[in-house]
Amino acid sequence: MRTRFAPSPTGFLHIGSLRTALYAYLLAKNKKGDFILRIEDTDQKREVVGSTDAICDTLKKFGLVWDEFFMQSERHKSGIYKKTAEKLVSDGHAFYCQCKPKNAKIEGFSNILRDPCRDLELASGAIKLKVPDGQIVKYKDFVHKKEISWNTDTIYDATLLKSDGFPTYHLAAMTDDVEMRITHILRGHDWLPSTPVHLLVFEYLGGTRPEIGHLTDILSTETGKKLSKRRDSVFVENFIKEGYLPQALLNFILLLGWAPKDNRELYSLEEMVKYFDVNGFQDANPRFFREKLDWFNGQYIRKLSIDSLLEKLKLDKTIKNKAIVSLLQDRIEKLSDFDSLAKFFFDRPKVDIKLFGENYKEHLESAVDGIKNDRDLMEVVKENNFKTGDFFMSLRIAVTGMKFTPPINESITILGKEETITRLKSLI
RNA sequence: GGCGCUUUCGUCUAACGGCUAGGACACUUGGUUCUCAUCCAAGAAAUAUGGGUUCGAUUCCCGUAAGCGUCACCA
Repeated sequence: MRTRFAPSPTGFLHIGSLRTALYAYLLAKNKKGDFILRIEDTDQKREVVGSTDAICDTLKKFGLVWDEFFMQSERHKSGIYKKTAEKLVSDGHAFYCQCKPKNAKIEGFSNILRDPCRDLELASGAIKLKVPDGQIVKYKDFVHKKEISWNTDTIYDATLLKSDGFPTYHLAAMTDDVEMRITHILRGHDWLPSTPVHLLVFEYLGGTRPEIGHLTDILSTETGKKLSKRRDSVFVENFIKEGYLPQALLNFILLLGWAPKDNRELYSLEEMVKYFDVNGFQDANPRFFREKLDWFNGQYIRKLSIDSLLEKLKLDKTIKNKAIVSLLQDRIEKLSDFDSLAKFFFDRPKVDIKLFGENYKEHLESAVDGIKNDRDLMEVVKENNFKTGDFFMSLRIAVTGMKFTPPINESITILGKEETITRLKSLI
């Protein structure tokens, strides 16, 4: 089993691409096979400098390590794609074309499938596929587990080699997949419409054709459309910046488009490898439901040891920090939630007097007295006939400036007697 | 518009053609609790639609509708 993840270096890694990479990785590793990373940088115009490194770094953060690495631009230098295209011409399966390239985005749909140059027998230019007439091309999709077919009368003469000598995806990817002995091509659903072109290319290339599977698209919960860079938050690095743990993100994404029979939900990467199975692939497009991701993240945060949570929060392992973190571990869903909740431990809050209820000064005075004498504050409550909830709320607001906080007695212990009393006195 | 894919609770999904269609998130309620959260318990919530095959259809077949994708010398 050999699979590949083949991104083009046009920016940061997309959440959907991460999922494709994960599935390809799991597919291979479940069978102790190889996972290949291939950078498809054949369009110089679209390339973004640095994105190859960025993609590699991100994959590593998720533990998706590859066994082999290729850059198509490097392979291009050997002339392999040009040679392959020329071979297809001489075999009668492709032809030279000198038409001006068109831009579909501007010109809209085109119903012209056959290229005017296909019978001209030109000797130079771009190279296009000579699609045969009236033929059925088909394959069995290993994700959908069904046969999908097209009549070649609906397929256009796709470009294989551009006039700058670089191959298009249709040529480069198929050539590489054959040459790298890829056994399973796993890619996005957006490739499904161009699959008949690839089927023909594989046929003309000779050799064994890999199995092909098309993953569902991840849809935006809001729009119901494919997740897009413009509308949605899609870059993996942004999720990490927001405070999501890679393990949680990976686990969430695993279950968007794949599910085990027993509906198990929590998986480490090792367990994913162990239990992954092609039968679990879904047919319908899932929606990116952020609340479920938040839940996964909370689960993983709670599983962390105090030390590793401190590390992820970039905090020193002092006794105080450890105490704070253990108080907050159950109360945060994302790492980024920590700062606002823990702020009062480090800085004196600006207290809005309007937050207080009645009798708050009495509460605070008694509290100061109690704390000074190291007394159990519950006793103070009883002695003064305070309402327990009201008393602690006054105390909470005075110490933290907020109504929702970690348990106040523990917080005071961490904060220290002196600091607590200072804060209380300033409000009396 | 052509071509293709898809359709089970709001969301992710489970169910050899056969129990009352199950679980998780979210939601509601209750318990624990000094607030919030965690944790625990309970509840509401779905087979797009019309035919057909069958003793029996969420499951198989056909139609319809809706959704998504794609139609470049981009990947």
